[in-house]
Amino acid sequence: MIKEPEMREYNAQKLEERIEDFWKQSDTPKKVKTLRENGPKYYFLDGPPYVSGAIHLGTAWNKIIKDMVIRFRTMQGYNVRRQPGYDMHGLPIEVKVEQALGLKIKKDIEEKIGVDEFIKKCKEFALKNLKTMTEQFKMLGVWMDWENPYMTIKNEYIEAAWWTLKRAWEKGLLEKDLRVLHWCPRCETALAEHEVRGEYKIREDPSIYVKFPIEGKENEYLLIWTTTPWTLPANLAVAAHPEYDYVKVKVEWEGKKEYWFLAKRLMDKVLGEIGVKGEIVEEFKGEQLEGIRYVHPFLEEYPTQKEFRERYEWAHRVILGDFVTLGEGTGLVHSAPGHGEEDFEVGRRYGLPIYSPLDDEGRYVEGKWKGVYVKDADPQIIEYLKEKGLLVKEDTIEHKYPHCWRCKTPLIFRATEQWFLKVNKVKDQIIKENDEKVTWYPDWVKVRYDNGVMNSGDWCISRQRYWGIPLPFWVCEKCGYVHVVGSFDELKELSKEPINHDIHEVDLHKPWVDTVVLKCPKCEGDMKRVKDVLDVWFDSGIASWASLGYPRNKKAFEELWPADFIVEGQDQVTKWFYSQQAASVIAFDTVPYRKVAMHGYVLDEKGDKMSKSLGNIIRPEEVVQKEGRDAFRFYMLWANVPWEDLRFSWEGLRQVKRMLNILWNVYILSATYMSLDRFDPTTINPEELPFREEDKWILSKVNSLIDTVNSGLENFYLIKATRGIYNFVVEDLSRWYVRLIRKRLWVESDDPDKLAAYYTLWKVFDVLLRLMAPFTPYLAEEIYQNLIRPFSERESVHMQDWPKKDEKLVDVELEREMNVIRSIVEAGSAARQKAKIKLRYPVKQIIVETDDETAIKAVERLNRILRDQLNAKEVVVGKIERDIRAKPNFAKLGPHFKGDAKIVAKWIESQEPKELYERIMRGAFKVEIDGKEFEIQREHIIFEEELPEHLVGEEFEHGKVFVDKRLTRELIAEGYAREVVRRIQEMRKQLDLDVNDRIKVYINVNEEGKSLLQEMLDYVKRETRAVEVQFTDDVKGYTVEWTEIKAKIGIEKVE
RNA sequence: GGGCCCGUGGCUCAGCCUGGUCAGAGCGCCCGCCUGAUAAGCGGGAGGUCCGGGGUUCGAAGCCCCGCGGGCCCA
Repeated sequence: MIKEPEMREYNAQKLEERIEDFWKQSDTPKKVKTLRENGPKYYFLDGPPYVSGAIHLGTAWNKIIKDMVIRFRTMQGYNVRRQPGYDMHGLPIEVKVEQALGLKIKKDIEEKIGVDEFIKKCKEFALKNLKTMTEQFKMLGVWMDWENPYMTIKNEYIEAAWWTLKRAWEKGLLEKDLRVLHWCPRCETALAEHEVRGEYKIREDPSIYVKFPIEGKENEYLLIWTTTPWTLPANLAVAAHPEYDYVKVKVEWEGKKEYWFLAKRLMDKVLGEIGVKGEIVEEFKGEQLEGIRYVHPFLEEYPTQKEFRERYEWAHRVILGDFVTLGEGTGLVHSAPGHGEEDFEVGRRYGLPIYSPLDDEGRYVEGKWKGVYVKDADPQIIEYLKEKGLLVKEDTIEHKYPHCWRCKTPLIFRATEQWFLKVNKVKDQIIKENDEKVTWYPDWVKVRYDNGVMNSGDWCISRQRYWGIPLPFWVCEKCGYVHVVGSFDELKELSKEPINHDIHEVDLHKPWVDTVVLKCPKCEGDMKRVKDVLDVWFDSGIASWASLGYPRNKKAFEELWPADFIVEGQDQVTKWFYSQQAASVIAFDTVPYRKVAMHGYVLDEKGDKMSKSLGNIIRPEEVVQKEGRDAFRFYMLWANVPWEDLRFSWEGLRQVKRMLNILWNVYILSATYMSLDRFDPTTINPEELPFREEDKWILSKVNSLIDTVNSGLENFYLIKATRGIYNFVVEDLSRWYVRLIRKRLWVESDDPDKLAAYYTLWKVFDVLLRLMAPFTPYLAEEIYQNLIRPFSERESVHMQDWPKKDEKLVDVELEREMNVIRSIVEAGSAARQKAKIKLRYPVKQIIVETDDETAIKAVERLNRILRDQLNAKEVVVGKIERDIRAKPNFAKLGPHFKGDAKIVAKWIESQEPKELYERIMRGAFKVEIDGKEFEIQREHIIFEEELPEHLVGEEFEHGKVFVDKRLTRELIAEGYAREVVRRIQEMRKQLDLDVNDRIKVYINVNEEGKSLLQEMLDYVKRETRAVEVQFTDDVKGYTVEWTEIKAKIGIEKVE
C-alpha cells in the first residue's frame, strides 16, 4: 500500500543518504546487473581519468554523463559493461613523487633513492589517488564496477601493450629513428606532439639580428634573425624561399659601407628596427641565392663545424625551403638541423649532418660553451657576437614558447634517437575506417578530428623515464639484433635464466624487467632491454582491448569489442579519441569504437576557467552538500548543449532544485490522498474509469515525453531530454494537471471520478520516474518505492524497463486544444486582473472571439475546464460588436505634415471611424483637403476600440478573450463566501487541525455580509467542515479579526 | 596563419539543421493573484540594433559571403 510520506519537505541530503543505505542493504546495483545478464551486450568504455588527485567539476560532469548513459541503456535491457578505468603511469606522477621526495634532478632518482623505491612510491601515489577518486565518483551516484576497475599498471595491461607493440613491429610500423623532438631538459626525456599541445606559454626571449659574412666578399653579409641564440653553434645553413624577392642593400654600419642580403618585403621593417637607412643595389629571386657560402660565426670555436665545412658540400650555404615565411625575421632563416623540425627536414634534403651538441640536461658537450646550460648560454653568445662585430641588433620578444606539460620548464628542440610508431603509414586507413564505422556526436567534431589526424605525424613512444610500461624491446649486445617481446610467456621462453613465476608473482615494471636477459636467437649473445618506458598516452590508447584482458583472455574481447560508446571532453579529440584509433588500426586494422561523443569544459559563472590562482574552484563535494546529488546531476545535463563549455551557476542549480521540489510536492499531494484512500491501481480496471479530458491529455503528454527523451538521449542532445522533463514537470504536471484535478481529490468516498485522477497520476509517475531514473536516481527511487513498488515486482526503479510509448494514449489534437485552452485561461486571467475582479469572485460570462478552428473546438470540448479555471458561469465563442474611435496621431502627423498637421488632424476627426479604418487598412491613400493633397498613412491615425462598458478584453494567440465584469448579487455572495472560507481554512491551518476535524464557526460581520453569507451557508459549512456557523457579536474560540473582509471570525474544534 | 565551434533582453541559455506563428524560457526587477502541495505555488508587466556589414529571397536570428569578438584544437 502507498504510505503517507513522513518526509513532507524535499530534503535532498536526507533522502539521498537514505536511498544510498537502501541500495547498499538490498545490494541493488548487483541485482540490476544480474537482471540484465542475458540481455544484448553493450560495451561502454570509460576513458580513464588520470590519477592526479581529487576530481573536479569537469571530471564529475564526465562521469555523470557516463552514468546516465549506462543507466539508460541498462533500462533498455542491455547488458552494459560498466568497468571504470584509471590512467596511472607517467610523468605527472613522477614529478609529484620527485617533489615529495625532495629530488632535484633526474639523476637523484637513480643515485639517491633508487629506481626500485621510486617506482614503489609512484605506485603508492597512484593507488592512493585512485581510492580518493573512486570515493568521489561513488558520491555522485555513479554506478560502475568500482570493485573491478581496469588499471594501466597491472601486468595484464602491460602485457596488452607489449602485444600491441609486437604487432606494430611485425607490420613494420615500429622503428628507431633519429629525429628532432621536443625535449625537456629537467625531466630529461623526449616529449611527443600531443604532450606539447596546449603547453605554449608566453615568455620573453632574446630577439637578435646577426650578420653572417659571405665567403670571399668584402663587407657582404647575410642578415638572419633568431630568438634562440643558443642554436647558433649548431647552425649549418641559411634558408631562403625560392620564389620570394631578395635584395642586396647598401647600408652605413658603424662608419663603414656594408652590403646586407635580406627579403625585399621585410627590408623597411628590419632596417627600421635596426635603425639604419638602406639603398637597394641589387634584386634577386630566392633561388638565385642558393649555394652562397658564408663563414659560420663560430667556426673557430667549434672544431666540429670546421670539420663539417670540409666534409659536407652544402654546409654553411644558402639553401632553399618553402617553409620560409615573411611574417617575421629577415626572410633568411638560420637553420640548425639538430634543433628544428623544418631545419631537420630541409637539412636532410641537402644531405647536411644532424648536429646537436647537447647532453640530456641541455648542456653543451663541446665547444666554447661546453658545460653551459643552453638558456644560460644565450646572453653569453649575444655578448660574444657583439665582440666579434656580428651582432646587428639586440632586443627581446614576447612570444609563445612550448613548456613541459608537467614541470613547466621551457622545452628545447633536440635531435635524439627515439622509437616511433609510423602513424603516417596508416593515417589514410584511420580516416577511412573512422569515416565508415564511427558516429560522432555532434557530427561536426568528425571534421575537427579528421583535420587533426591529417596534421599528425609519427608517434614518438619512447620516454627516458621510469614510471611507465617498459618498452618490450631487447637488443643484442653482440650483434645488435632487436627482438620485441609480445607477452610474459614469451619473455619466460627467451630468458637466459629461467623465470619460475607466473605473471602475478612478478612486477613487469622497472627495475625487475631490466634484470631479464634474453638469449639472442641470431648469435646467442646477451640481449638487454632498452631502458625507455612507453609514452603514457599509449596506455589509454589500448584501453578498449587491454581493459578486457586481451590478449591473455580472448573471450570478453570476442564478445564485446569494439566499444559501443565512449564520451570525453573536447581536449580528447586529438588525444584519446585519436590515440585509440591509431593504436587500434595498427593492431587490428580497424577502429575500436562505434559511437563517440564530446563534451565541453566546466567554467565558472563568468566564463573563466576554474583555477587555483583565480580562487574560483568549486568542488563537487560542495555542490552535493549544498543542493544534493540529483539536482547536481540533472543540472549538469540540463544547463546547455553538452558539447559547449558549461558555465557553472549556482542560480541554475537552484532552478533545477526548484523543479525537483515541485515534483516532490506533486508526489506528496498524490501520496497523501492515495494513502488516505488506500488506492491500489492493481484492483482497478482502467477501461471502466471515467477519464476526463485532462486525464487523457496528461497521459498523452507523458507518452509524447517518452519520444522527446528518447530522441534527446539517442542523439546526445541531452538538453532535449532534460528540458523536456523539466517542462513536463513544471508546466504540464504541476501548473496545469494538478491545478485541474485538485477539487476531484477532495471528494470523499470511492468516487470513480477521483479514482480516474488517482489512476492517471499514478500512471504518469510510473512513466515519469522511469524517464528520470538515469538523471535523478535518488529521487526517482524514493518516489518509486512508495508509489510504484507496492504494485510492482521490480524492487528498484533502476530495475524497471525503459518506458515504451503507448500510441493509443497519444492524442495530438487534444494536446493542441489544451494548449489553446491554457492560453485562453491566461488571457482571461489577465482580463480579470484588468477588471480588478479577483478569481474568488465568479463572473457571469466570458466570450472568446476567434476564427481558429482548433480554438473553437477546444472551447466547446474543454468548456468545463475554462469555466472552472476562470471561475465563470459561462464561456462561449462569440463576436463582440464594438465601436471604433479614430484619433489623429500627433506624434506622427507633426513631423510629416509640419504646418498642415492641424488640418489633417481635423479631417481625421471628421471622418466616420469605421469607414476610415477599413480604408486605411487597405493601404495609404491620398486625400484633398482645402485644395491641398495629403497622403494619409496607417501610423497617422490611432484607432481605439470602444467596447461595451461591461466588457474587458485581452488578446490571446488566436483572438481575444472578453470578461463580462457585471457582478450580480448572487455572484458577489459566492465570492464573499469564498473569501470567508479561505480565511477559515487559514485559521484551521494555524490551529494545525487535521483535514477531517470538525469545527464550530462564529462570525461577527455587518448586516450586508451576514445576508450575503446566509445565502451560501451550506457551501461555507461544506468547505470548512463546519458543523455550525453562528452569527454573533460574541465570537469564541480561536479568533482572528480579518480587516480586508470586515469580519471577526472564531473557530472551535468539535470533539 | 589554418580547422572546428560560439556570439540572441541585466544574467544564464533555447530557437538556426527543415527561412514565413508580433523572437522564447528561467533568473533578476516591478505589479498583482492564490492558499490544506504551502518557509511553497501562480499570473501580468517592463526589458531585445537576434555581434557588425553585405548578399540570396516576396520574406533572414536562421541560408551564403566578408569582418569583429570569444573558445577549443593545430601551426
